[in-house]
Amino acid sequence: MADAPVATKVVSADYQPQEFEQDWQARWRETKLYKTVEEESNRKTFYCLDFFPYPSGDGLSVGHCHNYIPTDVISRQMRMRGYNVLHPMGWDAFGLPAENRARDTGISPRLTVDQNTDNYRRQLDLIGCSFDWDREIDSSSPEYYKFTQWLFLLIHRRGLAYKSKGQQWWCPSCETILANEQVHDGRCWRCESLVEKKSLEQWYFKITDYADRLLDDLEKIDWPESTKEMQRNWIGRSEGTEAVFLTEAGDELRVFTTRADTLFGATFMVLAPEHELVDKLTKPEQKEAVDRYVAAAARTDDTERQSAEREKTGVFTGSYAVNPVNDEHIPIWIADYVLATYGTGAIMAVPAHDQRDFEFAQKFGLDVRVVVQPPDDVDWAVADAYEGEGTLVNSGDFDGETSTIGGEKITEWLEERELGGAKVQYRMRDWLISRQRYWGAPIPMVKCPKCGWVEMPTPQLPVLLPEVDDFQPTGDGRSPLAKVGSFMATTCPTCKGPAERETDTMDTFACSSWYFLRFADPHNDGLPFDLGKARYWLPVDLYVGGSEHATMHLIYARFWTKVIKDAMLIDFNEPFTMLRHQGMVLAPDGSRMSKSRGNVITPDEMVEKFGVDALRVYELFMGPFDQDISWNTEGIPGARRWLVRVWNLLLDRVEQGSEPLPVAQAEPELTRWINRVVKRAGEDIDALKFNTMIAYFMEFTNWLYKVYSPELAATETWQKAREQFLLVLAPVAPHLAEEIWERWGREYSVHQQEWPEFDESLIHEETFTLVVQVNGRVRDTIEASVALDEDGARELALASDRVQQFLDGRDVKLVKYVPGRLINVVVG
RNA sequence: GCCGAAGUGGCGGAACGGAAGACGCGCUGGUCUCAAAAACCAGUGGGGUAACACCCGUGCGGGUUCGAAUCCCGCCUUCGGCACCA
Repeated sequence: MADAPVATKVVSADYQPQEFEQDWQARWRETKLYKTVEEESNRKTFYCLDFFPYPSGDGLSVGHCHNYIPTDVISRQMRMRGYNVLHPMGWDAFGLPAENRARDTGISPRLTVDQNTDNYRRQLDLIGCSFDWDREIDSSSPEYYKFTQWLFLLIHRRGLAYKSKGQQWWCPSCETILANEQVHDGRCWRCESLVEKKSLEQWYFKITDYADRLLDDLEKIDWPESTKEMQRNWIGRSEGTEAVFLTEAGDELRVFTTRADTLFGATFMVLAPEHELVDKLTKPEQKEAVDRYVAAAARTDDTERQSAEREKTGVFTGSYAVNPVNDEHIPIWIADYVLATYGTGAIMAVPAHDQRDFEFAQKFGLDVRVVVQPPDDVDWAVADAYEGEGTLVNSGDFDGETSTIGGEKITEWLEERELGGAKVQYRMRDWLISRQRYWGAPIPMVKCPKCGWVEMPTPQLPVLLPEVDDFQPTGDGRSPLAKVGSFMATTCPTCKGPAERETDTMDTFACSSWYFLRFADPHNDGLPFDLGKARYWLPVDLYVGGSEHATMHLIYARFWTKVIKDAMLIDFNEPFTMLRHQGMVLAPDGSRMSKSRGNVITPDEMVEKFGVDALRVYELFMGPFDQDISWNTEGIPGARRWLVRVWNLLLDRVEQGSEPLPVAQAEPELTRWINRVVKRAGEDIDALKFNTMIAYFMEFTNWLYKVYSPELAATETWQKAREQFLLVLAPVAPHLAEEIWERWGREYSVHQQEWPEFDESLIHEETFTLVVQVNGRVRDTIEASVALDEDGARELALASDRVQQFLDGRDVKLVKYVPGRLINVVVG
């Protein structure tokens, strides 16, 4: 530019957020600005919930804020839009870290947890979250776990809780049993220790009874497809056939297969080493080898045992079974590639059509018989199993059928002879909920020598967690509660004789399986929640948290909801109508933030340097809400800079823009701008596209800085526009908005104002930039009326010198006109 | 191996099938200043030009279309989940 640039003049820039942010927070607290209004039937409700946090001693990082700030923005905006909003917070306060600390230091987890929750609450307030603290809940308080126990009994009474002995995952570091969902790659989900197997009597919830509903109802909820898919895979519904083989001794051996069409190809059977018939089927001459193998399998680390890469191992029992379809006598083997916990713990092995069976047959020299002929176009030599479909051969009367039809017919054949039939199998196992730990909700059951397991009557709840000084587990696989005589000794509720309490506590995922219901009625003494209040607020409209809970909390909570629905305490099947996952915030180098790495960035330090609103804006602006992203502290000054610009603009500290427009021109453009901004803000918040919303706000700000003039500032259009702009900014930068609102002399509080409306008719412009393409390449742009029709556009385009240059005298073959956008002239 | 998500400037990222790179960071130049910072103004994908023009560009290879970052097919890479589940 030849002329000296005209700088936008700013009178003074004294945006000092640290001077007023804390004061506003105090005032919001004092005036109970975010108090949830009790039920008002005439208002639409909106329940916006964050995942129930475990109050860790490390406090919140800027990563956690990436969850809480967006939900806060939505809650604030929904309040302004007139919704009755429930936006509560509480603590998933039972759990291992506090207890491990107690074990190591002797400090009661109660103290640790209270300190941690105080810190969490302080930090959540610090970043300007608008929680109604009057509804705060703490899952480790007797007032809460009383009802976790109440609901345990409800589940028990409905026949969905049972105690059973079996091989279970044991975390040696946490000294407790874990559920399947809580073991990842053979390691404890919390402490990453390698887990071991331990045989203990454990409490289970029959979540498998709900497998089909958990699967089918996924269709009804607005959740990320990836999460739904993970749950589908986790549930692992598999439709197949059960077939009964009889051993030569007459014992039934049931197997499950998804390939009934290959039944004639079964050349041996395999039992899991833990199968109950192993001993019975083992012939004396095989006993030594079998015993050795079974013992070795029990010792083998399960991660290794379940690795598909590992070479197959196994041993022959000496017994034979009879294939029901062809009366063939086939050997029964034992091998650890068959899992005791899936299906029946036994399989028919079809080496020609199952790679695992094939490998096993190769190693032990067992027969391989082809019963499915691949289609002609498949090039298959018998060096591998053929697992595809085809035409049945060597299958008696079923020869010539396709795999699909043949499989169905074989299943029918079995059914008619009562030798099996269609069967559905699930990968999901029942939920193991007992934990051999102190810091959890005691399982409200009593073991009576006469009556067996007896429920505690609900009037006697809660079963209080006793205070102890010794947090060391017993060492024999029981919780520290087993050492507390006063807790253990009780009377049987049924026969009044002496009895013992259950010493296990519940998995903390039990606590978090119903907390969203408690928020509807957090102080109810007599019931977990009032039915009417639950109906008023639930289900949760928007639920936000990390995707790491896809197959843990998010499946357990759905299960409890369905059980509670079946007990007719609520009238909905799904707790969370809409679920979204915020992206994970990584350290600047792309690694996870963790205290051990020493790379945790806290909101405290960011707020001190840049102010709360700058932190909020940056968190929203840094990238798409649901995408993982590395933290970059360099970016915050940009957010702060923008807030300074907004501050100066809205407080009339700008004198003159760099290219001021005459009022006559600026006013209508300003009207269009502000209406577009309001519209965009609403749309982007609804779509959780906070980053583009902020970007648009910035564009608007930049435009204003350019065209600003004292004359424009004197117009009513400006007065109205700046007010609307402040209102849409309020959820994003609540402190700045409140401060400016007050400096404008308006009545407290900006957060109780209505969300502005936009007028679609004021958004449209009279002209647009017509993009002129020749053969799909942009060659010119022409300002044109929005009313321009195709003929007019064609005329305009052909009149362009630039276009003529590229036409180069060639014939126009085709003209494509997109009204209001572009015209493409195609020449040959 | 299976399932899911994603590959766009130096960086974070925008883009109803219609001007690729909005917005921000960083960088460069300028205004102001004794100076610096801050603030403000301008520029900033690559090649090319004095400046235009023009050419090339959204992981790779094809295809559909007047027109593809966007849709289809086949690959590659990264991340997340599951994995001997019969």
